[in-house]
Amino acid sequence: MPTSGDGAAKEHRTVSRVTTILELAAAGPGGVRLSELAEQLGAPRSSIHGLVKGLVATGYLREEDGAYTIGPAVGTLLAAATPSIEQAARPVMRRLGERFGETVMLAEPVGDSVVYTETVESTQMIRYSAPLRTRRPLYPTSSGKCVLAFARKRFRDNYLSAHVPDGEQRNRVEQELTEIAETGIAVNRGETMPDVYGIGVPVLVGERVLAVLATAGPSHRMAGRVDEIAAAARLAAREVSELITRRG
Amino acid sequence: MPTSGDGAAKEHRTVSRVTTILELAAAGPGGVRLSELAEQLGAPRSSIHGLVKGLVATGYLREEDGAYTIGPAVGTLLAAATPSIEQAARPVMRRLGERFGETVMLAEPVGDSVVYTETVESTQMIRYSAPLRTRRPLYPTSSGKCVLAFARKRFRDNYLSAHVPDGEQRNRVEQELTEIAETGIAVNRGETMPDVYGIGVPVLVGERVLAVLATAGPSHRMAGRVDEIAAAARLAAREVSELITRRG
DNA sequence: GCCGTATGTTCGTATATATGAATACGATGA
DNA sequence: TCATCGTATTCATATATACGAACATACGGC
Repeated sequence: MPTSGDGAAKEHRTVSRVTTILELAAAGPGGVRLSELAEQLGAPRSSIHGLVKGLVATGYLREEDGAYTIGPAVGTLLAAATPSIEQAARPVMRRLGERFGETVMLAEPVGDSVVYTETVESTQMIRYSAPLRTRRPLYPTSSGKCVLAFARKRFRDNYLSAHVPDGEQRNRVEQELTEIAETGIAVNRGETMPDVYGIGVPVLVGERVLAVLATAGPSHRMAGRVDEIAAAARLAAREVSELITRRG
Repeated sequence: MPTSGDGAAKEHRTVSRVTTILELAAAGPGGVRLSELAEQLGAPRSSIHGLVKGLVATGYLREEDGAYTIGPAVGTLLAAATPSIEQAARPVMRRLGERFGETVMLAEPVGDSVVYTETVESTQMIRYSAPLRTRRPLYPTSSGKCVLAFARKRFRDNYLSAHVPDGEQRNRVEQELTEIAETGIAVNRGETMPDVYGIGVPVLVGERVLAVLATAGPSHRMAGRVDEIAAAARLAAREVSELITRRG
């Protein structure tokens, strides 16, 4: 998998013609006629004829009285454009937050960190207030644990060897991550800040963790219902995943 | 020019592939890889490779880390979609109406009539109140005169022979229409309703009259400034024409 | 009504492009 | 570090498609 940036985006005559046809159809008031398309493209009518008919068949062009205009399919391209994960997650997060009265965050992995890109804060007096758009470590945050647990072996090993002392502790952490990978639930029991619990569940698309849905709050409210919250969060994460994978 | 409705919109393999690629790129969250495109299309990677590169070159696809997403050019298709003539005309009409304190209408030719599709009414006590969306004759309305003056010879002759008595009167009308074609200004001096003046100027796109911008009001306010209003209206009509022809 | 012109459509051939094998490259796991 | 895998890319050849001419059809002016 070459991380190739572009690779000399070569031109392709037919493709260029197709796109130009669409552009001309979009620009021309009341549509464009076949002859005009041919003229603008510097190609014979008969050549454009086939392309245009093909575009009509696929709904990208509409034929109206011999004039061609942009068809309905073009709009669906943008409409079907996958909503950003933040957009998709927001309503789901809100429901989750209201149900348990705790703060819910969406964390996305970036490099050797996670970043909270969206939060729905609890309305309780005592609550976890999330630092939006700042980097947090991959351990021992609940979000980070999720990322590590589902990350590639090499990446995980690299990170752990740099951030967790070798020996007994390392083994415990690796054991924990293995369990997280199995259960799909990561918990931070006051490891970052005493008295703050976090529960992270991955938003999975295929094998990849696109983001983590994390619920956080004071231990006295969280400790007794970790399983309950985790179960609900897993359903919520699954819903987000479906929202961003289903095609429009 | 066959008025053909469609003509058996045949499919075109390459075109279908291009459109499907766009759809897949729009649907897939975070983009689609070349291999997946090839698989979904049931075609070899190498075949899709060329198409994809072509789409990247034209801006319809964006390559990001080996994954393809919808490119910026797609949005411009819809953005560049020509605004309806009503939309384009509305602000121009408003300015014109305010400047002279008279009612301004946009008339579009339909069959043997014109229809007012948009109006900006004067705020004066005495004003011309326009009948929106009803058919008006092509003569002697100022809008209709404009349409006739720029219409094809055959169409014009047909209409006149059906609506204007042969002989002296017919000659005068034809003379009037010729002048209108030269000046680009049609005036209705109380010919439809006594005391109501109308000034029509064509919104031309190429040779065609897409619509007519008509300013109407009571003769005592209009008669003395026909030329002034007509000059301003011509500029306004030209502006509308440019708005709907310029490509985005 | 007739003819001249412009447009869309069809058809057999030339050619650009799709194909599939082979190559190059990066990532992954031991 | 090495071998393995999957992916993107290149290249010579087969083929779908673009070409240009001829045909059909509608429209314009006389």
